[in-house]
Amino acid sequence: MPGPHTDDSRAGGSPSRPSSETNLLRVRRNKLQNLRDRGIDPYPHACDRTHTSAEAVSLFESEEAAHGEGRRTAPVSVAGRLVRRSGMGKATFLDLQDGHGKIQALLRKNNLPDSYDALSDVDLGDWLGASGPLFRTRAGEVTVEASEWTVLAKSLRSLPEKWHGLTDVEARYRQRYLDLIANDDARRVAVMRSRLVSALRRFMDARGFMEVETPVLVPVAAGGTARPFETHHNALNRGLYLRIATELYLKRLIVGGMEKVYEIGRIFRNEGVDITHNPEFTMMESYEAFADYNDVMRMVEEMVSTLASQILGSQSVQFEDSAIDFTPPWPRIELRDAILQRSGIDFLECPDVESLKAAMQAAGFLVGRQMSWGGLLDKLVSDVVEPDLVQPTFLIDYPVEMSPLAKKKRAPRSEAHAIPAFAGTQPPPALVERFEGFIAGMEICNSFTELNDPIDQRARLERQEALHAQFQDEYMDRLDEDFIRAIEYGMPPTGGLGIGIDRLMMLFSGHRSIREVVLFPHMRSR
RNA sequence: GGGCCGGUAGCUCAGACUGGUCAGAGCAUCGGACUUUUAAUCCGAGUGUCCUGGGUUCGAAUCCCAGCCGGCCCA
Repeated sequence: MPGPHTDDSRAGGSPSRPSSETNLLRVRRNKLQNLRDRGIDPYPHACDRTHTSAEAVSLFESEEAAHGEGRRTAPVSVAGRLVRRSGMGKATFLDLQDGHGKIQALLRKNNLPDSYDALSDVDLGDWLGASGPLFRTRAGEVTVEASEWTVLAKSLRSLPEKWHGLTDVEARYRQRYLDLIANDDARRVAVMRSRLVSALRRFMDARGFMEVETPVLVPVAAGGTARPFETHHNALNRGLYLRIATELYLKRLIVGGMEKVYEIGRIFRNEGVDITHNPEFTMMESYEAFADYNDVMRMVEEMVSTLASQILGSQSVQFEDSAIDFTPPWPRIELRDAILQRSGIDFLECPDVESLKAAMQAAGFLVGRQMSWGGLLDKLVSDVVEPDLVQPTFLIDYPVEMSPLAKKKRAPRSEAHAIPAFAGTQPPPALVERFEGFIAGMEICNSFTELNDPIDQRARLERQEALHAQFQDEYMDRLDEDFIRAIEYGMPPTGGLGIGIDRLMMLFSGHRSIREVVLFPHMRSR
């Protein structure tokens, strides 16, 4: 760790002083040896813990409730990292932090005649065990009165400061373990994420979905619009990509007759890193045979509100200045209307790049030269619509141009389902049955009535390949021949969904930055 | 890619505008006192690649230039 501090034989130079860090490390190594000299193993193999901190406290409180105050329980054994020490000569209070909270231990020389002195070789950060009865101190804290204590693991480095914790953002991300030790919020978010994923699984399983795993290493990075990471398989001597979506493999399973499938999977996109984008992130995709996007909208409403109830204990969450209410149903707004209301631009009247660009420029947008029609519309949505959608909202019916995997919008029907209400009127040919869900100005999910016409699908993807050739700055969906072949065997009508787990976590935890909800976010090497 | 802000002891931060007793504080650490503390208290001690590399200057943590890392905003 210390660089090559070669002694430059400078005449009369004072010997180079070790850094403060080196001194701290040396002191702790000395204590480590002292423990060994006392016959204490500083790294024992196991620990006979009987109670977590939380269990110990509730045990004491229930006994106190049953038998009155001032009693001691039968002995318990607790374990944790030493995070506070308050020593008074012949008595010492220790706070031990475990995965469930903290428990205080009182070590008194009277009770520990042989081992008390070894406390001088114990530091903040060490893992310790303590055994003895529980009692309540004068200050009211449930405490283990130790009749025995053990070192479980000696720590050689000093912890962040107890009062301010670790606030340096860079250090918090690069050394997440310190963040977890020092900051309650880091622990809260980590636990919340685990619970969220678990609750999501339960939700999907309860609806009869089957969890599956599909390839991460793929020959074609298809199913989405993103630049992929490239890698190489040595034994096969061929290039491979890391997946940018799970969509096309999950649809293959629908072709195979698996009616309801989902995958909670890591997705990789070789694009910029910013407050809402990490190169790897987690998405749940689900596909349900015989469903359409209306069914999926109902599922998403129910899913998010159920997750909120289970994770937050509420149908609402405070996100920055907004109280967000997840209670279904969420409004469905046609994308066309959403844009029209906010910008005065009707994209149905701007069928080509030139007219849309002209309309946007007239409305004051700065548009780049090399932008496709879909790229322009995407900018319009993210600039004027998305930030405005704070309460849960579905935008529906997207242009086919930017949705090559979605089925065209069906013709409207009459109330009686008998005679077409708009006889002679074709549905807008440019629209597909697609929705995106927005909450707190963030895109949370994306869904289609899936395109299952293999001939149309091939034509759409070939169109994307052509657009990619024309607008080289933009990544388009790639044509995956093996996928086309699969749906040529027949894919039933299907409703599909992709929902961002990281975005949901940001929403539920109240964080604007994806780096706060990913345990080990991508960082530049230093 | 552009703009703004930041990087000083293990941690949290002063010091920078106005270059020179500016290498500082608190916590942690070290020595001592203390058998119910809660950011324990009391007495005493020191800690350092001031992000890196250049430059200006008699003199740079401080001013200038370039770079690295991070945060926020914009593209």
